[in-house]
Amino acid sequence: MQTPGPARRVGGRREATRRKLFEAAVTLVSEQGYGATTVDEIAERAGVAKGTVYYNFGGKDELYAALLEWGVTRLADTLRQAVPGPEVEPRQALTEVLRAGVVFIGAHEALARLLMAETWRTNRSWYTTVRQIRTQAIGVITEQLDAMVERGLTRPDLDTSLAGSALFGMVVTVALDWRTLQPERPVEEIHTTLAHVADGLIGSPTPTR
Amino acid sequence: MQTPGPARRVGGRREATRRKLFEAAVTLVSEQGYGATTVDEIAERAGVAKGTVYYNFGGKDELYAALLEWGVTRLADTLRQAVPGPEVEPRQALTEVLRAGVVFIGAHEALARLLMAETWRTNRSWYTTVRQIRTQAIGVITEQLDAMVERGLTRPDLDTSLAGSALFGMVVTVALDWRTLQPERPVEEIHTTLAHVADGLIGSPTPTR
DNA sequence: GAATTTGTACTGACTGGTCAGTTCAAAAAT
DNA sequence: ATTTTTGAACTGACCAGTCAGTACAAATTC
Repeated sequence: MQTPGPARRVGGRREATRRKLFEAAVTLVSEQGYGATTVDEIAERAGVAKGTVYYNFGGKDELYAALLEWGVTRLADTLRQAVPGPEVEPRQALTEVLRAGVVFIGAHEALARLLMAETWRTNRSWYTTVRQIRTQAIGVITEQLDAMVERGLTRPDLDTSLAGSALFGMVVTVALDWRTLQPERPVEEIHTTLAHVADGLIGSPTPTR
Repeated sequence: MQTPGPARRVGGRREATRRKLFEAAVTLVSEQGYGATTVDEIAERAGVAKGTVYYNFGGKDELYAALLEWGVTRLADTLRQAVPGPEVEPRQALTEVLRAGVVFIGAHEALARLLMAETWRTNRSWYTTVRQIRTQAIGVITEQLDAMVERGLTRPDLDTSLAGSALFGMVVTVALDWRTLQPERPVEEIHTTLAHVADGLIGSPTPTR
């Protein structure tokens, strides 16, 4: 037990197996729910023996927790990478981030469904993890809003944190409604409508009423 | 003696039992999820024998489907009732509807959590029902947006249906984040931020031509 | 007006199937 | 040589659904 060395190669066999399991689980759980999805199903869909699940993760719960963490981290990373440099004006930057959100959900529909379903169950063991990383994702949006407030591009009394959460919820809801009800529509149309709503927010630095 | 007493036909024993079961189920399921909640638990919390569940509903699935329908219908009704008469300008009317949404969620937190978590599971038997009534709720918002477009209060090319879905998602997300993370804040603050975002949308009748 | 029937609502012990988790020897990959 | 995966059999807890029986009130009969 002196040599740990499992993480030698990036993309080793073990890593590949884990990813296969994640991908299998994410689809099945998003369709059926966690409780209704059996370990046997997941293993079969991943083309892997049941024992492998227990070798790689401790059990069903651990697999699921790891999956959630993997998923939400990917979302947060994607959003972070979508933030353009400081040369781009904040209004445009926010639009880019929202677009990245829509695109991500379009490409990882099952994962998005699952995250939405899991965010609101406050007393599952993995709840804290999901919540934390979700906060990171929202944080990316909030930062853009803060930058806007700073430059007087929107009303100065805006609760950017709450507004960030609002925009996040908006993106996810719209994107999933799109995938569910009219998947044939091009992403661009979805994003345009979203931008209209967001633009509205930005376009009113008037402390009316 | 035309039944003035407590034993009036309508609102009889059966109805009371059903409501007790709904109330028990909504809490349990919102906390643990559908799969993790057992019929025994629900019956116990409702102070009723297990058999009663099967007598009143066909089984677990049917109880749950009925619960969802009951819940979403109440939400849609509440929103509909919040629409003021035609003498109120559409901008104000929309604000009222959004406020009603926030208040409803504040008062029926468990139900809201459950609706959010369960709406995205496309191949459960109850999916279609939930979707339909959810569409009704969103429809109330969309109608206000339509009225605004009609009167030139917002950009004429707005996809009101999609924007309605966006606002709906926004309301639910913000309201639940509020209940979860800072429940001590007064409703008014939440609603104000929400109104800012929505006002932004309305306040930009951008002439795109 | 007492006895009997009918219908509705509910009860809770019981059952049969399901599934997470275990085990382990052997094979394959690194 | 070590790590990782396989495959299949096994166990035991758990739980959805069942069903014979209770309770009781209203209607019906005598």
